[in-house]
Formats: sequence, structure tokens, C-alpha cells
Amino acid sequence: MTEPAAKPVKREVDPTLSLHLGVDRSSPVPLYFQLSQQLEAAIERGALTPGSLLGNEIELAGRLGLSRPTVRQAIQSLVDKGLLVRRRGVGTQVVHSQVKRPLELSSLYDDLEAAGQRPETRVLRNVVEPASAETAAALGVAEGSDVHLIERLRLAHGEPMAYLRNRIPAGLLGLDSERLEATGLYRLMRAAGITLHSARQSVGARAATGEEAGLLAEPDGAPVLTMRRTTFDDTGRAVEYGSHLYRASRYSFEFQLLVRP
Amino acid sequence: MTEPAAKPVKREVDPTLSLHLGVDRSSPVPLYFQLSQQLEAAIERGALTPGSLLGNEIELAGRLGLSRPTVRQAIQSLVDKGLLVRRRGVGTQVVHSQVKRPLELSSLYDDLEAAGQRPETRVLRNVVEPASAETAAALGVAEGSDVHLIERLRLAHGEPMAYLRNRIPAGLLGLDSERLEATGLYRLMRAAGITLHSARQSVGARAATGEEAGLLAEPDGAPVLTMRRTTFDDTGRAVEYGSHLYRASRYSFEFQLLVRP
DNA sequence: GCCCGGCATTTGTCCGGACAACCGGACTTC
DNA sequence: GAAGTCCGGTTGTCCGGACAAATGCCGGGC
Repeated sequence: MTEPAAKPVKREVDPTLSLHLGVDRSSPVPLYFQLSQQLEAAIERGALTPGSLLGNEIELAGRLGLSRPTVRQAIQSLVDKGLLVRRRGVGTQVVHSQVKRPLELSSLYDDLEAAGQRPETRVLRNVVEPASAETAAALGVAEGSDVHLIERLRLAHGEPMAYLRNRIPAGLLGLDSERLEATGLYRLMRAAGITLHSARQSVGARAATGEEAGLLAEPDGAPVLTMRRTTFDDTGRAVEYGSHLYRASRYSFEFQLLVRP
Repeated sequence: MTEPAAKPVKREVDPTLSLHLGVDRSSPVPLYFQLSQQLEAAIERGALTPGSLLGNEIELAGRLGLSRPTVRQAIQSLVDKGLLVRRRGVGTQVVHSQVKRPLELSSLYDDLEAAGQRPETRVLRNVVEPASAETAAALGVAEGSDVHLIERLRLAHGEPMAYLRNRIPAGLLGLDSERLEATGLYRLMRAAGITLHSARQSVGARAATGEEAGLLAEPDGAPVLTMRRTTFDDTGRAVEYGSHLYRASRYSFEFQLLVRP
């Protein structure tokens, strides 16, 4: 008695088959991370087309010589990034693109640089002064204690884009104007060993005052975007309080956000 | 021969000891989820104070009768929410608070309701018309195909807060003005079985036109916040394209964001 | 007194397996 | 023809164990 011929498979061919995935066990990079990077790259360059089903986890694990938990961890990280969607009883699908990045704690400097705008910074003030009540409340320090006050004008293509005013607890890191003109504040903080963790932001709008309009090369009373942000490191300390002004005619906040499942 | 007296423990007492944690194995709720909820509640009400160390995972697992992977999954979900921080060789710490919610795809209606503002909606228009080039591009449909156009005025305490203009592919869900006045658009979508997944947003500012100023009860040329948003469901379809106007004098966007580790 | 190496502690990574819940389609039944 | 039922396939949850890597502390050596 011979087996009946296998019925033609309904399922499409597993698209990860033609991807020559593989991990390097001698590398210090975690296996799940190697895999998630390869999958992300494949999605990025279109080798995994939106909507297509990834072959099932168990088979994929077997093919790569990995365990299922490891493969799941790799897939999960891409689900968290919004690149994949899982459906029980169905499979794992590539999201129909449109996803870029789900909003990071971005530095304006980095944003401009990434957009190829070659940002420029002009430090207008860089002093230490006693904290006002508002600043003290935002930073969680005693009123009157020393804080750095930094005022900068950020330009792109020689045109003013934003007027940035930051307050930073004194003694947290060295802040000379020279370095501030060469890079962004967040980069200096990371370089000083501060691990940024989260931030509270508030974005609004109002009419610019005469002085502000002058700095930003806008007409008097022009609408400007305002952004207030307090940033915390992973110990919960407030490390920065900024209140910034952006030219509404030249700048808007773009971001992607994901729905928490 | 008696054991020498144990040296006094340097470590603080495990704060989870006094928490009477426990899981119900007969419940259909996943164990890791039960645990993460209990921990989150303990943090919320201050039973786990910021900065305190959470006793190690292995001991915690043993005490609860769970395996270490399950406990790790619970902790990981809180790390993802920004409530906890892990440090290898040290332990898991409660973040020094200030964290509320890391920015969800929020409906203005829900936001206002959560703030106890009793939102009110006035539907100004609710028609089906052919898609303009801009709308078609944003929604990924053919130019000229049918889309719902909905214009609403959102009020709180009887005062206008925002002027909302949404475009939705026709046939996606039933949209009668009556239900639109009773609740928010996103709630209607979820009720129609649409799983929201992500959105691309752009927030800017400009001066209001005369007509817009009149609707929002603002003086002519007053600054207004603009928000453009395309929302996608988990199949990657664009399900909504909105361009909204908010009174800058009454409204600002508040959100929390986390640094991706 | 100061520096450095070793040690205990804790989280990070990985494995292999087991069963449950869920989805979709095929099949049966009315 | 329509509705209900069964079944294969897939992800979700959970377990127990093992070793690696990072951190902070203590003691020994200089």
C-alpha cells in the first residue's frame, strides 16, 4: 500500500528560504540579535515583501540550528518595532510598510544631520545661575541651586531653525561652548556616561515676541512651535529641562507611533 | 559544631516580600501578565518605592512557584513600559517615577474624557466624495475613488477646542453622524473590528484663516496647532487620514517617550 | 594607603520540550 | 445551500536547566 500523493501545498513558498540566513556562533553578538538584524535588513531592501507570511517558527529554528525561543525573541523584537505582526493560528506577516521609526528621543541636531542638512549651532549664552522656581520644579532640585543656562540658535543652510534654551543641573557634565557648537547636547551627555531613559514633552504654539521673531528671522507676531521637555536618565534624575522655539514656517515635528497591543 | 551566625546581610530587605504576590493558575490570564499587573499596581501605589531593588529573579520565581522565564517575561514587560530598569550584576530597580504613559495612539476624545472634560462633538459635514490627489496619496487609494469626508468641531466645557477633518476610505465602516457625536472615531473603528497598528504624524503651527478662526472662536490670524495623521491597521491598510486644527491658546500635545535601549 | 585581582551575585542568552488557544479550511449534516 | 463540526497548522504560554558576562565588594599585595 503506497502513500497517496501529497496534496499540492496551499501555502506560498516560505520567503525566508531564499534569504540565506545564518548566524555566527563565534560572534559575541547575541544570536537572536543577528537574526533580527538579518530579517530587518531583508524587509528594508524588499526581499521580504509586505504582507508575506514568514515560515513557521519551528521550521525556521530547525533550519538555522537555533531553538524556538531564540527565533521567537528575534521575531518579537521586530514586532515591537512594528515591522511584523503575529497572528495565532495564522503566522507572522510583514507589515505593509509605511513604518519608519517609532519616535525616538531625538536630538534636533541628529535629526537635521540625518536629513543631510549640516546643522550649525550658535551659542548665545552659557552661564551658571540660581534656579528659578519653575526650573527647580522641572529638574527636581532646590530653588536657587546652581544650574547651567544655555541658549543656542540652531541653523540649517545658514537659516535659523530654532531657538533652544536648556537648563542643566550644575556639575552634571562639562559644558564648554566650543563643544556645544560642534555637536548636540544629547551626544555630549551620552559621551559623559549619562544613560538617557525617558522624557516628558509638551508641544504647543503661540505668537513670537518681537525679540524672538528677530532671532528667528520671522516677522513680528509670527506663529512659532513651542516645545518643553524634561529628560530623565535611568536613575530617574532629571538631567535637562528645555524650552525651545521652532520656526513654524520651516519646521514641523514628524513621528511615527505604534499602538500598544 | 554549630553554623557560624550568618553575617548581617548588606542587601536591603527584598521589598517584594511584603507584597503578598501570588498567581491564580486556574485563571485564563497568563501568569506573567498576572505578575506584571501586580508589580505595576505596587509601583503605582508606592508600595515599591523608586530606586528600590527588586530581589533577584530566581528567588522571586521560587517564592511564587513560577519558572524564571515566566518571571522574566513579567519584568520585561514593565521594562518596556519604562517602569523598571535592569542592570546586569546589580539587579532590577524601580525607575524614579515621573513616568506616566509612553505616548499612545490617542484619540482626542479619549484624552479629554480621561481628563474629566466631558467632550462634545458637533458634526459639521459627513459626505462621500471623490478622493483628491493628496488624499489618495495619503490613503493609498486611487485618485477619484470614494472617501468619507468628516468635519467635526470638538468642544470641552462648551468651548471649541479643535476642528477635525478626517478622510476614510468608503465602505470601511458605517459612519452615521449620530454615533460620531456620541463617541470618538477610533472607538468606532475598533468596534467595527479594525485593529489599529501605527500612525504617521506631523505636528506644526500656522496662523488661522478667517474661517478657521471663526469656528474656533479665536481672533483672526491667531496661531493654531496643526496635526496631520495617517493611521494604519495591522494589515498595513491606511484607514484614516486626518488634518486637524487645535486652538494653541487652549491645547498642547503632552507625551512621554522612552529611549530605545 | 592604594591598586589590582579574585569572588559572589545578578542578569543575559540559549536550549529542548510540552501543552493550550486559536484560526482557517474541509467536511459533514440538516 | 447553509450551518455546525472536526482537524491540521501556527503562535502563545510555561517549564527546568545551563553557561556567559557584567558588576560591585573584599582581601591581598605593593
